[in-house]
Amino acid sequence: MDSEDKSPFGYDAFRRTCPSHTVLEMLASKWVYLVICALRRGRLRNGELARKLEGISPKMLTHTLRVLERDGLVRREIFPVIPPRVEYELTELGQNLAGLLNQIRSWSEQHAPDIKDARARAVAEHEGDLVA
Amino acid sequence: MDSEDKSPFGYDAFRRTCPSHTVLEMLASKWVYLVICALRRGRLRNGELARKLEGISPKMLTHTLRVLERDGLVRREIFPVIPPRVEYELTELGQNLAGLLNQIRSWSEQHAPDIKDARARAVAEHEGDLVA
DNA sequence: CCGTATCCTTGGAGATACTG
DNA sequence: CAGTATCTCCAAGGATACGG
Repeated sequence: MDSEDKSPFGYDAFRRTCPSHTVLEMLASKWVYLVICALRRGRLRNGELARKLEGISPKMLTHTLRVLERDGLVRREIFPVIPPRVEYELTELGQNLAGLLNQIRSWSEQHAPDIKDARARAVAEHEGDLVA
Repeated sequence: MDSEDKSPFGYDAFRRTCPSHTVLEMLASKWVYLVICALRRGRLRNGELARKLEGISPKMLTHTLRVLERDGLVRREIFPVIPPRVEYELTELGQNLAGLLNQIRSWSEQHAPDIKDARARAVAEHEGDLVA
């Protein structure tokens, strides 16, 4: 039976045309992960985010924030002062999601050694292939 | 304080060079999500996966499975019969992760309507921009 | 049936410089 | 400070056909 995995909402992320599939697609981005995790504790300014997300380019940061704003996960507030001040915070929906994403981040940190080892083993086996 | 978000493992996914960052990068793929969710209930053959993951190309399916195998999340078993039979199943580590990923999938299905609405609103506002 | 090889297109993503 | 504008590059990812 296939229905064992069906959600009770009539949505099915395995189907290419299902709206939930596009949601999954949007979430499948490391910057989306990190931005949402970064905002979990409260609102942050653009520059604070830029410093926290090591290696993100201004372009990607803005892009990611716009996507999240468009999808109702992040709210943007502009203070009309000089110099400009813009703050970002999670919406209810975003906070709801942040808990889950943070578990994934936490899992990544917990199991990074396991995966590093697995990768090392895979490389070692591959070297075996070469010798053999 | 920045340490509020630090894990007790010494890993920090926000740092570009941290191994956990590369793990997050690997997980940030819709096919990785879906393959792991698909295998959650038990082992599946290549063809079964191909049918379940609507729209995946043979190339991406194989690629995704190889990455997951390399990282110790999926185990591959070959039966030396004709026609060939190959089965995939989650390792312990993979099963551990599958619970979390499935929550994300479930969340995507639950909140797909909310996000669809948010996107519609965003488009509407953008149209307003054009008129104004 | 399982997978690889090939070709090709798109857009993700970095670097940088500039404007309000 | 926040953000846009370009330019560029490369790899993700799709389509397809073939091989073991």
